[in-house]
Amino acid sequence: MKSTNKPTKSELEILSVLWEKGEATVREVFEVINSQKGTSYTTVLKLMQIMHEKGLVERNEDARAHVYRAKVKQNETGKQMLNEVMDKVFGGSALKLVQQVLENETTSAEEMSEIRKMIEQAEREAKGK
Amino acid sequence: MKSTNKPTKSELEILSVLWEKGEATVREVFEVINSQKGTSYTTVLKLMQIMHEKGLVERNEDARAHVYRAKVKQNETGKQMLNEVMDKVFGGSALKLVQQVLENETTSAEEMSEIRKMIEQAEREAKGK
DNA sequence: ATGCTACTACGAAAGTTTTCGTAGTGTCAA
DNA sequence: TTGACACTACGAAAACTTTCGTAGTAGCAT
Repeated sequence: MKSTNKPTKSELEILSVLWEKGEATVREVFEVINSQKGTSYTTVLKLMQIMHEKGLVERNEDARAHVYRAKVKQNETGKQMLNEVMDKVFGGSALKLVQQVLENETTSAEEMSEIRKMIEQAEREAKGK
Repeated sequence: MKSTNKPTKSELEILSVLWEKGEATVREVFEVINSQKGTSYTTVLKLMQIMHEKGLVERNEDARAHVYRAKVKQNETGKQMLNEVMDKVFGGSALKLVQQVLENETTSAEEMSEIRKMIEQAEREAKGK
């Protein structure tokens, strides 16, 4: 029954680093976060300890500097967050949501073509069933 | 200078109702929120007052029961939130984000086909330039 | 051994968001 | 005109999140 623990904003920043690196010590995470927004080492440490308690991350304590890994999956978290945005902002419509992504200037033509291929693939699979 | 004020979670729930209804009194918003998660009338009222101060909503005070409207745009808010999810969860990749949406069981075949059409359209437009 | 450095643990303040009670007031029916 | 009711305003507590200082300790160079 342990429902998925939703990460806070700061926790998400940390998870983001862990997803990217696979695993990292507090120091390594701190370097990234600090360069992004400036914070103190113990703040990051404390957050990671809290996340450990909550089960968002796991850690290996063999070495003096513990090595952390995300315990929650990137796509699970993403799915949840997207569902929330879809519900609250786009009235439950995946279409509207994707539309908004595509209207974003940051989405390149190349990416769009990749996305189209993916959709065609998905449609073929759906038909196959 | 006044950058877009980011709504909190509760504020977003209220905006969601306002976007859907176009305009509504506190009572009307309360009915929706209360049925979704149970809360007291004055909590919703207070939140809407705060949102008014922040400029997230506007209101018409002619009638005794003020009539509220969202002042922030649905798609502006959505864009911001999606950018955040894209950065923090999908490493900045629109492709991965859309992929996740499509893998969601709640996305129907019909919606997918709509999405594909939209992408083709977008690609044609991009080529035209 | 001594001191220096990098680390964990943790308490508690500060900051933010949410909740709700109480007070005051206009409207309307009896 | 009185009382019941629906509404706004607002203060302040409660809950949650973020920040950081201080204390303690292991490892290592001198």
